[in-house]
Amino acid sequence: MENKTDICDLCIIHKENIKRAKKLSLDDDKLMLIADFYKALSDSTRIRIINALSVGELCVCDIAKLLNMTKSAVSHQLRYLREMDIVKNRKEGKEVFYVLSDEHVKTIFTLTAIHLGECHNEN
Amino acid sequence: MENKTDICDLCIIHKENIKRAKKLSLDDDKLMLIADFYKALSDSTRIRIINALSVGELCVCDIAKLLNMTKSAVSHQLRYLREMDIVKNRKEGKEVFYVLSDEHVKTIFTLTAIHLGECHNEN
DNA sequence: ATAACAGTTGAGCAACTGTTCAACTATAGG
DNA sequence: CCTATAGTTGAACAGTTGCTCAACTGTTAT
Repeated sequence: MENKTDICDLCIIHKENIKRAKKLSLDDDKLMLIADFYKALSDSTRIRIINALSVGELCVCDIAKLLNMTKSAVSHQLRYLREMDIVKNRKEGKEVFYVLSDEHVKTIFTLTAIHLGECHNEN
Repeated sequence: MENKTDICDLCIIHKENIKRAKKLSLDDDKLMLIADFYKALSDSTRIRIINALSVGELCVCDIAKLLNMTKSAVSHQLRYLREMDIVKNRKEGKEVFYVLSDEHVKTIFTLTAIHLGECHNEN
């Protein structure tokens, strides 16, 4: 009997290619983590926030002003980024200052910018 | 006169911080390119495809089998990745083989995996 | 010509996402 | 106490997204 959970069992498959791909693939859990990380960087508002914070600490109002957006919209995205451990915050009186959580976000962001810059011949 | 298009002009702003952020920021066009690139990698299906192709060339059916998805669903995502210049294809008879367009996708992907791996103490 | 298969495509739909809006908390100053 | 400001939050709505389904193209073999 065929495996009912399998899809596309009608076509000719290059079994060695599949075996090789399976062997060298990362497991799905790890891939999900990676996809979720990229998702956090995949929105134009969030990437602008990250870009701004890569320069240094900013409060919510500063970011809102910088992006020309409402504090509410910015706050929602900051929450998302906070829950993804991409940014962290510090309270000072009425104000809340945000920074990038660590260097590795900045590294990946910068590397991508360089790579895409080279790719599109922009600098 | 104040700029009517500005939002959030009521709050106290750290003008030096904003000036510094503006000065060192990438321009919005470039940030959009970066966000769009990340968006292409932000879906679990697409990142699994990229991961599989990072090992080597595969045809649509191989990928569908590997991900246990329909050829149609895979083909839709391959089209997206093709339009983003992340993958390219080669026709051979009835089959269409896909590979990553260039090394820089693989580099960024691998670097992210390593960084996230370190970050979560997994290996 | 016909059939079979690999792959693509567009419409449709359910699920998700980002912003707005209004209400809320919390801190500072009078 | 009251008021003003910085920021957060949840509901709601519009726009987007990913998969399914059915129909389609193009190639190979009979």
